[in-house]
This record gives sequence, structure tokens and C-alpha cells, in this order.
Amino acid sequence: MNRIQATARFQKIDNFANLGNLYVLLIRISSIIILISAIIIVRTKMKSNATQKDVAKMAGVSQATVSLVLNGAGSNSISDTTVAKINEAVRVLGYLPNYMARALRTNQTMTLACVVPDIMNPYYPALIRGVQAVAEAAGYDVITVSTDGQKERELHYLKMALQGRIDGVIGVFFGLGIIDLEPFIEAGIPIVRLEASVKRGGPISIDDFFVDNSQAAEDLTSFLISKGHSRIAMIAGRGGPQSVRVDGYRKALQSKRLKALIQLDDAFTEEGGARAAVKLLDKGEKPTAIIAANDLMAIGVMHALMGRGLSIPDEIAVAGFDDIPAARLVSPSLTTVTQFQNSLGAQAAHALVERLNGTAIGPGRATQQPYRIIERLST
Amino acid sequence: MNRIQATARFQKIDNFANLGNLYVLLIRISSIIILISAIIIVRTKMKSNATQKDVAKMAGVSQATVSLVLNGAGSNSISDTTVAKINEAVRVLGYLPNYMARALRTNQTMTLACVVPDIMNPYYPALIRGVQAVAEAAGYDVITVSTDGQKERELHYLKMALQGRIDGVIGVFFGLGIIDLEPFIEAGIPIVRLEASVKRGGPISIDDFFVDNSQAAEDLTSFLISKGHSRIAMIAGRGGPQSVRVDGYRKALQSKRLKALIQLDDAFTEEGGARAAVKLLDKGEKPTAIIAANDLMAIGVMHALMGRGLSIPDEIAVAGFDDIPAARLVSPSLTTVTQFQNSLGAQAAHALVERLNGTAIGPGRATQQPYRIIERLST
DNA sequence: CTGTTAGCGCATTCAG
DNA sequence: CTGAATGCGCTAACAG
Repeated sequence: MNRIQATARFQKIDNFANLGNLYVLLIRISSIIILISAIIIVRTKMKSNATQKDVAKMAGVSQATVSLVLNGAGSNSISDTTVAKINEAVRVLGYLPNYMARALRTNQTMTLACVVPDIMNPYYPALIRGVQAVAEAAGYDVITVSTDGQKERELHYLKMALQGRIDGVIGVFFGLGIIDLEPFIEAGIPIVRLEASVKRGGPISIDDFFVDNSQAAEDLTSFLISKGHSRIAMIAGRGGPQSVRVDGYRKALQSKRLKALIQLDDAFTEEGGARAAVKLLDKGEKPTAIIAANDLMAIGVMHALMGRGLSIPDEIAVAGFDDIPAARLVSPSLTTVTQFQNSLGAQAAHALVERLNGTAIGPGRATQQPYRIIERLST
Repeated sequence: MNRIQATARFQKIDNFANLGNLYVLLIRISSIIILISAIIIVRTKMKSNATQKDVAKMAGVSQATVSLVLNGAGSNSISDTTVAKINEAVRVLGYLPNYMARALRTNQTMTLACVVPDIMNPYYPALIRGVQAVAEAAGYDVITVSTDGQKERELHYLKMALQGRIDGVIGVFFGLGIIDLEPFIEAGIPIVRLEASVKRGGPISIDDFFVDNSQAAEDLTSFLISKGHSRIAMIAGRGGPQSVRVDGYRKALQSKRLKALIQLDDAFTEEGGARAAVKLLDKGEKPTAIIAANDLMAIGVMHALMGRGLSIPDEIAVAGFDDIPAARLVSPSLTTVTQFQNSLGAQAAHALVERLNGTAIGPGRATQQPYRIIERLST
């Protein structure tokens, strides 16, 4: 078509212009040729690995025999010479099994998904690390994904399992409830959840690992009371594990007949914490201690207080949750509650692997995990 | 066999004992039966998704037609009624394409690997986030992996590509050089590297994104000199981008004829930084400013100095590299050099996607990325 | 002990 | 416009 147009024009225009046209034409053609050849080169190079067939040919045996030897199945039933020949061929050819073909056949991918709300939140890397350690030891690879706590994205990654891309899921789900998860379990996808409040095992075989955040908050509050504080405020975001922590805080105060003083903010970030603290102070409230629903917010609170020239912990003590790495690094260092994320991740992975290899069957198990208050200089 | 043994014993022993044996036998048999049935249940549930064949059957067309419709290929060449019937069947059956089968056929996984030394190091999450954003927009999923900077593990993930598990790799490689990487490029695996020193594009089509860390260190040092410091020490770990930064520091001092004062430690962590700082002080050196090769070490230095009762920045100023989240949070907040990790990751992902879809071909491109000194209260 | 056979689910010619 | 046929690379019976 291009060429026809060009030819048509060719006949109408004078020689000089023709030269220009010809030039343009040549450029076009040659660029197309370059593109095509490049594509050919790329295609030619693409993933050109030796297959079992190649190995079989070189070793002078059938492809099936190669498969048998490589999978070690019936290892006693194949002659040493054959095995040797095959191994040699594998070595020479640099044979690597094609993952997709194997997965298609066996219906196993040997990979797990670790679904977290936000990889940028310093709480999660430690968790992920724990998962990876156990999973890899069991021969599974881990793919880590951030969902921003959006239900839609959480579902996306669960669907990957349904498409046969992953064998199981470990997740911190903000948007999805057990009702949403059930279809996946029904379809045979093992799921392990990490939760922030007490769970009981149910008929659906989802395993839960939970930290009793309500109790933790209660303990932390009681700890502050025991240090002599009586006006203790709480600052929290909305959603996630925050509300559970607020509940615990409330309980502790009630049992001592102290008044709750709660300031919420939309974001559970440093900025959110600072904002809430300012709002609290501006209301004329003058607590002697502030508990923030996570460390990020607690650090924000600290900054806000320092900005007002208030000394920590002398005038106002501050405590948080999560024991993120920065908690140790701020000044004064932050009193907080650790959930042993690393171990939590490891246990979750362990449970998932058990489901996967059939060691564990039956209804869902709920396992409580420990927490601990870490007292530092901010209280 | 078990049964035969039991039967044999049955004849020898008195009735009472026999009862016991029988009991054991029954227990064994029943437990085996339970196990088997459980396995059957599990197997039955396993990934039982509708296939194109099912859809075809329901829609009364052939599997090939289903594939055509679903892939939108020749969308104009299929009757609307057929398309409608197929879509309806897809909906009813909840059909999801089998990822493995598709990947096997097309030789594409639409998955990228993002290989970093340590996901726990706060420098990387932002990078990963950048990669994920771009990759997902282009239809790729990202699998993130930590290598601990070990050559062996870096290779492991590269081999995943050779096995057809991933289409391309974005990586921060500590152990692997271009020589190690070349075979993978030869095999058609696009690789994008993130580097800490100046690179030039080479014949091998590996794309490099680098930040000139030497220049950054030189600038940071000059910045301190301009603030009136003349006795500036540097604390660094061994390996990684650290040595490049030391070089830049040296250069800046030389140009002003100032003496370099370097204290190394094996670990580029907070502890390493604190250790090095103590060693420096114990030597009787009294610098007016200390540059640490990364923020983690810088924070360690700050702690060590505070431990000695030295005030920051009045007696000794401190600066670091990376702008990890904690840099902003410590007191005094830490002056550091940001590398815009998020954007760095995004660009790298963009380049990889270009290679993948053939938009970019030819030799490796090296692209310089910006950095910026962020002045805070520690200097 | 080894080879033959039969798909896994899908994309893609090639005929009708 | 649609269906039949083929094969990606591999595993797993099943025969010899």
C-alpha cells in the first residue's frame, strides 16, 4: 500500500522531487527491514534452552527415561550407565527444566504469595523475611505484593491462585472477610491469614495467626497507669487493627475508672499522628501520656510535642505499637509493643506449607501469637 | 505384609492378647483409610476450574473459537451471536485462563523479578514500589526477592528466568558482574541493573541506571567544607556502594588539600556505624564532622556521639546517604543524600518493559539518575 | 530396566 | 466465520 502510493506519486512529480521521494521510500523500507531482522534475532535468541528431548537424543534414550532419571522416581530401576549418560548430557547441554511445562503437568507451581497492605510500611518487611525463610527452605518461592489494603487488589492476587499461578497465600487482608475468602478455599487454595484480633478456628479450613491486639493495648495502658499516669490519651487511625487497639485501651481505663480520651485521624502515618496530637492539645486537653495506635503515628506525636516545646517523657510520655526499626532510633527511643513479626511470618509460612503438602488437613486452626511491651525512654 | 504378620501372630497367642492385636490392626487400617480419603478429597477439590473446553461445550462451539474470542484476535471475524454465547458461558462458568498453559504456549509469563540485596534495608522498599507501579501498569506482575547480596542467590533468581518463570529482571547485584550476566542476556533474558557508580552503555544489551555516588559524596563533603568544617571524617562499611562514596569523599578533600580520615567497619548497619565512631574517637581524632556511608551507619554514629555526651551538630556534625525514612525521624534529623529511589525503580521498570515489548533494541543504555543533598538538623 | 503413549490447557495455523 | 488438528515441554501410567 505504502509502496503503491509512493509509486503513484513517482510518476507525477519531477526528477528532483522524485529523488526525495525515493529516498524517503528507501528509508522506510530499510527501517522496516531492520525492525524485522531485529525481531527475528530477538525471537531466535528467546529462551532457547535444551529440552528433555534434546537430552534424550544426546544420551540415546527416550525422553520419558530422562524425565524418570531427573525426577529420581524409581531411582533403583534404571541402569547406572543410562543415568550416567543422561547426567552427562544434562551437564553438557546445560539443561534446565521448563518450569511452565512442569507446572502445567503437575498442577503445582511451588510458589507462594505473600499479600501485605503496604511494603513501604516498616512493619511488613520483617514479616516477609520470616515467610521467605521458611518457604524457601521448603522449596517454595515467595512472591510479595502490596495491595494498599484495597479489596480489589487483594482479590486480584487471590485470583492468581485460581489461575494456577501460585499454590497458596499468606495474607494480611484489610478488605476481604472470611466470606470473600471461602470460594478460594473451596477451590482448593490454602490461605493463611494474619489477624489483629482473637480468632477461633472455623469449619472453613483457613488458618489464622493472630495477635491479641486488644489485650496488648490493655496491657500497654495498664503499664502506663502503673507508672503513675492517670490522664492517658489515645491517638489512632481508622481501619486496620487500630480499632481493636482502641478497644483494649478503653477496657484498661474502665477497669480503673479513668476517662478515655481518644483522637482519631484518617491516616495512620507520621503526619496523621502529628495532626491528631496537635488537635488534642488545641482542645486544651493535657494528658500525661499518649498512646498511638502504631509507631509511625507515635513518632508523629513526638514531633508535634517537641514542636510545642513539651519534653518527652517528663511532661508527656508516648508509646506506640509495632516496634518498627525506627522506634529504636528516634530520640527519645520509643516504648512500643512488638509482635515478633519475623517469627509470625515464619509460623504462618510453616502452616501454609503443612496444608500444601497435606500434613495438615481439616478445619481451620487459629493460633495465638505473642506480643511484648518494649520499654524504652519515651515513657 | 502388615496383615500377614498380624495373622501369623494371631494363631500363636491367647485370646486376650489377640484382641489387643486386632485392635492395633484396626486402628492402623482405619487411619490409612482416613488418610487416603482425605487425600482424595483434597485432590478432588484441587484447582478444578473451568477450561476453554468447558466453555466451548456450553457455548456449542469449538475450543479454538473460544480462544479466538477471548484473545480478541480477529475480533471482527466472529459473529456477534457466537461471541455473546461464549461470553455468557465464560461468565456462568467463572472461567479463568490457566496461566501455566498460556505461558507454556506463548513463552511469556508477564512476570518480572525485582532482585534486591535485602528487603529489610529501608532503602529498597521505595525502589520496589516504583518498579511495581510501572510494571503493573504495563500488565506485568512483580516478584520481589532478597539475595543478601550473595552471588549464589543472585544466580538462583536469574536462573528462574532461564526456566521460563519470569520474562525479565531488575536487580541490584552485589555479587554478579557483567561477565556473569552475559549468558543470560545471550539467552534472551532482558536485565536492567541499578548501579552506584558511573557506567557506559556496552555492546551487551544490559541497561544500567546509575547514580554517581562518587560525585554525590564529593558534593556532600564539599557542602560540609562550605559550612566551615575542615576536619571531616568518613565512616564506611566494606563492599556495596560504600567504596565509591569513600572515593568521592577523598576527592573533595584533596581538592581543598585537607586530610582524609577514614574508619571502616565490616557491617554497614547501625551497630557498625557506632563501632566505627567509637574507634575513631578512641584514636584521639576529633573531627568536626562525620560522613557515614549510609544512613543506618550515620544513625549509629549519632548514638555513639550522644553516648559520649557530644552534641550534634554543635560539636560534631553528621551526614549520611540514602534518605531512609528513619533519617527524617531521628533527633536531630539527619542530613543525607536521596537517590529518589521510587523514581529510580519506576524508570528501571520502564526500560525493562521497553526491552520486553521490543520498543528498545540494540546495545545497552546507561542512564544517569539524579541525587540530591537533603539538609536537615544534624549538620 | 526402558520405551510408548497419552494428555495437562492453550494459541495458532490451515481447511472448509 | 468456524472447527479440526497440532504441539509447547513435561509427567505418569502402562507396556514391553
